[in-house]
Amino acid sequence: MNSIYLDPILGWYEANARDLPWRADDATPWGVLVSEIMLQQTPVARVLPVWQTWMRRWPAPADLAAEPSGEAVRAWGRLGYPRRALRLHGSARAITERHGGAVPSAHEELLALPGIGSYTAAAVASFAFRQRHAVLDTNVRRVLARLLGGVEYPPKSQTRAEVRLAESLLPLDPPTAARWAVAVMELGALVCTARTPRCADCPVIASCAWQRAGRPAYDGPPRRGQTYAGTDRQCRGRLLAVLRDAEGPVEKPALDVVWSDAVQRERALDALVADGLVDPLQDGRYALPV
DNA sequence: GAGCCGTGGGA
DNA sequence: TTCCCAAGGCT
Repeated sequence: MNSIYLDPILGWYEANARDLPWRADDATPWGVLVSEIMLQQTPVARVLPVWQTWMRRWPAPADLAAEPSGEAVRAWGRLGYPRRALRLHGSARAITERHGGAVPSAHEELLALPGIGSYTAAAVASFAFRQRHAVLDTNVRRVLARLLGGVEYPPKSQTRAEVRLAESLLPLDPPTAARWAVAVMELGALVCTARTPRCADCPVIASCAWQRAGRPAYDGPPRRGQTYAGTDRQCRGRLLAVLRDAEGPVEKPALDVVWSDAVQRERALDALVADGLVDPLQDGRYALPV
């Protein structure tokens, strides 16, 4: 399927793909998995140095599994959404215990790991194991919305129609399908971008429905909203940063000083404890989890 | 299914 | 400066 897009996009990828370490020939499935978790909602440039340090320290799942979860949270640094660090640590332990220390290749087994949803399972199965899966992330959804749908942006939540469309475009040969998946994603990341698409550099501009329609602006409901300043999220970030930057356990006052609203602060701290990101010690101090 | 969960850089 | 958003997942 997919005769008119396949060759141009594969050719474009061949010439323009970024040289990312998790795409190197010597990259392991574990390295791919770690990159996919880190890249969730996080730009490549910020992931790169953390991934390098992480892989040097924990080259295999068993290496991370042997550490306290708090070490994963600390090494996560300021990547954001630190529960991902906890889940990655959980995945390392599950892989070590249930899969003999080897990242599973089956989509269903990947899906069963914490922090791995439909996208990440498909991405790891495709990128690390060269399987044939529809890898539908925000980049791919945007490319397909424009190329075939003729609209600027895809719907807010993923639809079955999008999945079916992505599946219908997959080359039959698994390795080629895997190549196609990463190529479309890269096209979305570098050319068919959200804000200011570089259509002049697009290998399939002649076949683009959005281009043909005159690049109409998105006309649906507002896609965003969500202020950040003053939210529990910001508060949680401040509190966790104190623990991350400390050598060991910290006294309560050290946390109190980073957020003035006591009610919100306590609520956020309780939530961090409930999430397993913070460990309240017997003596009243707080620490990253063991 | 809507809301929540961090962070920082570019337009 | 403000706003948008970057390879999502979970409840």
